[in-house]
Amino acid sequence: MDKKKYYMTTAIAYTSGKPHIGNTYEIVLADSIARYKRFQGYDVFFQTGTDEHGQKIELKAAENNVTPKEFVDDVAGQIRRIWDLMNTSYDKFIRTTDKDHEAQVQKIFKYMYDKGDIYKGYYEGMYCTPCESFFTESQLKDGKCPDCGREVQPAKEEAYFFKMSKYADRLIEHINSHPEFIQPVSRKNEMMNNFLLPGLQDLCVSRTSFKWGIPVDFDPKHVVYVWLDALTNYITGIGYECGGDSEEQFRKNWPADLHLIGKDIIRFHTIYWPIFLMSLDLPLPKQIFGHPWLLQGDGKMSKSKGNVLYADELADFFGVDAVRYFVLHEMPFENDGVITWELMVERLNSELANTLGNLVNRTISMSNKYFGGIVTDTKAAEEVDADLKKTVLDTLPKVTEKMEQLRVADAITEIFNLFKRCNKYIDETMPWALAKDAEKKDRLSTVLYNLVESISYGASLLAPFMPSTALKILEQLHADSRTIEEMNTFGLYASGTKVTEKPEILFARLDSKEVMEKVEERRAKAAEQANAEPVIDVEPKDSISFDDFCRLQFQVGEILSCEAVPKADKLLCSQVKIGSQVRQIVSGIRSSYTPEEMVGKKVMVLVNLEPRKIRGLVSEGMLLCAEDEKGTLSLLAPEKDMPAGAEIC
RNA sequence: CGCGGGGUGGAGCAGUCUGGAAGCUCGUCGGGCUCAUAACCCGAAGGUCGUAGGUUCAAAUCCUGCCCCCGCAACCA
Repeated sequence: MDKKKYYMTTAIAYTSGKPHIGNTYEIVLADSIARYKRFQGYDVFFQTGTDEHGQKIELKAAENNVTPKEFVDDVAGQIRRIWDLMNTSYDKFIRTTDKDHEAQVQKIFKYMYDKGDIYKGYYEGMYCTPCESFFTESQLKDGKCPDCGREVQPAKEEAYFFKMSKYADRLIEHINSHPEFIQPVSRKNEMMNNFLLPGLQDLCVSRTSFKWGIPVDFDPKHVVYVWLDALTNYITGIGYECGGDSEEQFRKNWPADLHLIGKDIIRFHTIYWPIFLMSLDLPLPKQIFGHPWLLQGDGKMSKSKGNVLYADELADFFGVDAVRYFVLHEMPFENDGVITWELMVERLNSELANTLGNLVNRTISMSNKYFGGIVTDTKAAEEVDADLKKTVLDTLPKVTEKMEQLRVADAITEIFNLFKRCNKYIDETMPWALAKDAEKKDRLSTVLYNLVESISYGASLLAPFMPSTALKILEQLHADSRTIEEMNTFGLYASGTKVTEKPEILFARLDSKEVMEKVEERRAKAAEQANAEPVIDVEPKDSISFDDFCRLQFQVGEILSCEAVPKADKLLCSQVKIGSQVRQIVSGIRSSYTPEEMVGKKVMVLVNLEPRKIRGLVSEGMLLCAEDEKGTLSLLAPEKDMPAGAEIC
């Protein structure tokens, strides 16, 4: 009998930096699904990888003085290391810089071009030559370049476009007739209402503004748009051959059964990707699941805040399986989840240490104490056993049902309900009381057997989510891992088996305060390193003549009043006394100054700057500030008290 | 009116699509137990489900207005 195939993918990770716990969540989630599907008997192919092209990477590499290829090699290595650390069982790790991928993308581009789905056109807009950037009319500021303020010229740039509209109706039809296509369903309406129903615009699928990408082979000054490049990994990774004979692996696995992605890129996967596939005459993936995000407690993770959590750091403190448990169990299905050190400790203590670890420990201890470790089914059943057995045997269908809906967190809850039921069973049967009565020895033996049996069953089910913990438990019990077919029966633990003599602590309880202290220590060290060299290098500009310098007029200005600009969260509008006149100046310094503390300050002002409208307010000059690497601003003020208007030269 | 997400006992969430007894985990308090990792088991307190209206026999759930929080975008001469 042939096993049913199951092809699933994660999004490929963008190689702009080390992945944080939020990125890691996706691969762990995917891994648990892959493992569960294998457990169910599917022939799973699980692909992940890295997305390595694009302007951002080109820039990052330049910043670090390495070639883009060197840069992505390093980051891709880091990503793969973390994926491996988290014990994820992917079958293929594709990189978009893989030669065979690049070759296929070029063929695909050509194929679409020859078919007429991609055409050469012009990207029209207003062009600012010094900035080398295009802008639409609406982006312009007073008809000038929003970046540098200089004149712009209407210009056209050659570009390739994909005829999205050609396939839009087919896609709408597909989405409507396949309600399972976009998950969770709430995302479906979002896509329909915002993008599909208003009409799809043709998508620009090439770029000439940077080089780090896959060149269009018949027109090499263009590189292929990163999304066309990235999305196709799902077919090139399994041996798709554009316009030729694809490999056996592709013929077997395509269409994909599941693309697991973050909710932020649903649009690319539910609109562009299906349309690209239609163009290639390939069937569409069966399901796309946009999972929510894992957020750090005090706001979204960002490197500048220094609050980024990394999987390897968390694993250092808590162990890989605890981290897996946390991200899998704490993530809600539709809304974003939260992770903090404190929550992590709480979960570890209450569920992993108390409920699970302690259960295994006390069960093994009692077996050793009362029967020298030998667990025997003496069949001395009593009424209370029935409910335990029912709970155990009901767990598999419940977990399977949750997994069908990709509700991994709920599936784990079901497994832990089994373990909780075991703890309750111990209280109900009170083995320590039975032990005092020689006549109840058989009953005692049965109770312990039931416990060991239940735990073996639960541990086997836990394996997809916490593989090494499951293994540890089974080893300590000297039990075999159950297959799914064996989970319809209670009592498969071999009667007469001896459990380990010394139970190993599975999860040690941690003290939240101690953990936080250690975390603070680490943070402080990291901060120290970051601050060890408080030198800031900036991009050198061309030198200017003394005459150039003389054209700039600086004076001391006194802030008479200041208020925040409505509907702009970075702007302050100040009335500044300069000599006998008062000027209005708008500055983007709200992150560092409140309006109140501005008043009364005497600061350095560039006064002969052309007036400009910012957020509807005229700004006649510029307050000068120093800025550190964190973006903290400091106004410049004369070192001695000076009258408003004093010239600075 | 830029786009989107959210506001449910002290904390973190489910429940909202498909109205019909407000649920889970942690924490707190009280009790039980002693096999075990100060763990386990039982019980209790605690919420006008952001707010004001509307629809309905019935609203956390549907409709409308408003307030607040969080992302993104914009703004940083």
